[in-house]
Amino acid sequence: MSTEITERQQEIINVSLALITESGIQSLTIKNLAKRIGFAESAIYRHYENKIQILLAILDFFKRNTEQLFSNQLNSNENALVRIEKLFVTHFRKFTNTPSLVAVIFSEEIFRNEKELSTKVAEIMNLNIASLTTIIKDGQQKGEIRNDIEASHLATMILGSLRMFVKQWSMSNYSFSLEKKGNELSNTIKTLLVP
Amino acid sequence: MSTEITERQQEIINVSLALITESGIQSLTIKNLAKRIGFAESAIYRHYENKIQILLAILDFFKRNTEQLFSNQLNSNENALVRIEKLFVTHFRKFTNTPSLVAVIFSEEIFRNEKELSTKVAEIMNLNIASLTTIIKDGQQKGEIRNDIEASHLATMILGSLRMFVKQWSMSNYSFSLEKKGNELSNTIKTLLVP
DNA sequence: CTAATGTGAGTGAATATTCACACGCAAAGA
DNA sequence: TCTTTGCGTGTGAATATTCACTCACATTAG
Repeated sequence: MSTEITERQQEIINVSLALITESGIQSLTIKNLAKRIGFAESAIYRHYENKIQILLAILDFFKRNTEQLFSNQLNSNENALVRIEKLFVTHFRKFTNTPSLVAVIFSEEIFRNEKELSTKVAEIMNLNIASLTTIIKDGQQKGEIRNDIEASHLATMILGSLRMFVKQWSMSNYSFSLEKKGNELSNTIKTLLVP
Repeated sequence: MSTEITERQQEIINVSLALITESGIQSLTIKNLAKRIGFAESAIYRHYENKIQILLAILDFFKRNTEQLFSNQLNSNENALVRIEKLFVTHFRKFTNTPSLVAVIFSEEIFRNEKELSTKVAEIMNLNIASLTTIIKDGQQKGEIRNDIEASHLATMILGSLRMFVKQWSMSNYSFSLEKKGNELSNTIKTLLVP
């Protein structure tokens, strides 16, 4: 009931993501959106009630994308270290192929004003941390991950490392291969986690 | 020549920080600023050429604050693990006492449009990572930090962890003691780094 | 007197949103 | 089959609001 989305709505989201990718979330205005689609500005409101609904749809897109990466590993029964490695690899691949997601991550401050938006951001992040914590705890029980450290701390560290690395990538104007150098970081983290 | 700042300019920065703390960087407008000071809007321009200069001054404030925390540890000759621990502790104390710094951290996307601003943000972050990397390398040479991991990766991880933790704090509406719970995280990281 | 500081009114550009209206298509009624 | 009705979609103009910024003038401090 929530995923029913018309073609036009999808187009609006796609163009929104393109705008965000090109010049940041600040450039996502109704005017730019309409111009890019080849629309009158007013036509947008035939498809979304207001701009907040568009932003919520964007966050939904983000949520669906990252959530899937986590739940894929959550429902696997490989070695926890491998699952965490795959978490990194799939994230880096996703960010490489869909750079708009990177802009969305770091736009959270803009969502702070609207309660509905900031709630959604918090929700996504808490969910991801919870998934990661579950994976880690599981690995600790099976002796695949060192046991002398609280799982929630590890989750904070791992997610924080991932984000910081992506931040460095975006700050360098995407001047290196996220997937390749990310692999090295992923190995480093594996080394730290091993018992 | 850059640090000469008048009383009024300092007041403008202080009020800016207060506004940012209360309702995010979005609420930092000339109108709000003037109202809070008890000013006409036009009076602002007697003290700052334009809004970008105000934002630059805010970033400068941020830079001075964090830079000092890093360089304090850079110039110490304690055990590297202790230096890193102190880095955490001093950061958490600073953020607790000056919450506006937290809002500034996560406002980077807003600075993306203006080149001068985004450059400054990148500059600050690169400097901090460089300082941290130096501390880690030093510790590795002295055998205080495990040697099987690249120092720059560790720096990314440590800074990423710190930021993610502060993010969780701010997302929880500052509902826990950053200093107290941060101590635990800091210990976790020490455990990971020890050879 | 002079320079610094403050004022109030005003500007243009940008913002999201609303409104009356128009067009074309598809179903329903005669 | 022709006509009517309604719906989905798009338009262009207008809305109110907010934004950073300017300018001629007034006040004040040294």
